[in-house]
Amino acid sequence: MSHSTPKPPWDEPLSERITFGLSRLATALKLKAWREATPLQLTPTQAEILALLRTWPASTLKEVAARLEVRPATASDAVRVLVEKGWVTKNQRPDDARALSLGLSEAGKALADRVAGWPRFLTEAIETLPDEERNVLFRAVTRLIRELQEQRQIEVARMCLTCRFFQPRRHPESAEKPHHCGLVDLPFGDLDLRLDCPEHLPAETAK
Amino acid sequence: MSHSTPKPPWDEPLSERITFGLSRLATALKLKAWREATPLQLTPTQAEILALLRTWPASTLKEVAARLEVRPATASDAVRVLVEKGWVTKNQRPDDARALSLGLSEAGKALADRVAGWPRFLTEAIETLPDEERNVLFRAVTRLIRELQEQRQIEVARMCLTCRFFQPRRHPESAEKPHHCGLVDLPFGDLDLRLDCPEHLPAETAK
DNA sequence: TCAGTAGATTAGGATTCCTAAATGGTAGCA
DNA sequence: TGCTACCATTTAGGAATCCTAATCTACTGA
Repeated sequence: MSHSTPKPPWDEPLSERITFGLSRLATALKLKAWREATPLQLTPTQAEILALLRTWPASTLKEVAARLEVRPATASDAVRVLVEKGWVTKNQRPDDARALSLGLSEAGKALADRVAGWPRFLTEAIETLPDEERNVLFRAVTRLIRELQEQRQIEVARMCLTCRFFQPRRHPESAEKPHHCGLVDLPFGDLDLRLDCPEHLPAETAK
Repeated sequence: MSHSTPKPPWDEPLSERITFGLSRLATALKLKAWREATPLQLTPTQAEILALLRTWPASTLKEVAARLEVRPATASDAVRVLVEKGWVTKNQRPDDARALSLGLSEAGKALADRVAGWPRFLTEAIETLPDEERNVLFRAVTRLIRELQEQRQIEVARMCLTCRFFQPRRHPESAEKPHHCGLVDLPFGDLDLRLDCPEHLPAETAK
């Protein structure tokens, strides 16, 4: 290799350029959230709460705040408004009189259905990617989230990788579906991994 | 294929799960921006402006607002504070007395340097990915941004793919560096693509 | 039982967003 | 030149998002 091709004069590492790109996507998501929420008389935070309660009914306020990465005070305020508007119900937990059990009213459910599909524009863009690229993108995103979770940079995600029912590589003979979910007792593959499974139970904790 | 392996009982399409994952990363970025900005007496928006002016000095207010995806009024307010604090300079454009030419003061430059490396936590997580996966991630993010740009879902990015100096596949014989940058007159490859090149000139527009 | 801890709320303040309107400069055109 | 339409920026006012700190009530463990 006596004459290697010269390098372009810019030197941003690839990882930094990826971070930059992801930041741009984050900005787009934020903007979209505002633009779409306003016509429905919602704020982005309120919309997020509706979508969250759709998957996770009976959440406490603390859980909601954690998932949204805001302070309980902020979440409390947003929930108050949602209750006033009649979309969210607020009950006491049977097992802990301090804690709330939040849920959706009938009207709230309908609204949550609309709101849940929101970042549709991004989903559609992802669908234009070549299959193989999309698959790798999913794997990469999954790994990133797990990595950030281990570094305590992100709220714990209820993903297969950290679930007690998850049995990785139990079927090494299958290239397609090497893993196994002990809850539904079925084999599945990397591309079936869930990032937010309602049945998730942490691997370590007993209680 | 008489007995295919049964499917797991969940059915979220892959694209939706990727969107979900990217949304989580966006939330993490937002949170980090708050946490890191506060100790420096900055707000996330102000920090973003500093980082932007570092790469793009002499920006107008309108350009800043567009990149941040906020209204000019919002940007105007943030800039006012930065000028008051002595980090940003505000001059009139020589070619248009209506427009501003924003820049960094000496103190502002130092601060911008610190601020620019911020989403370090994400960059570090990306660096833990296997090489091949990271490469594909970059390609996918690049494609997504371009797709969103074409759909007018995102502010125009000054990326190679839309630059007049960009000559795709000019060197088809090279697997490594098939493209060519007409400005620096050097070949380069997919992994060298820039998402925010200061020399960028749009392909179509004349002047 | 009682101190310490935990979940939720409230109060107060700075910031972020928005829309709408005002100000002053530019540019095209008769 | 003068007129008009447009453009960049700023200001004003209001709602929502964030924060911290303090408070209240309920659980928990020694």
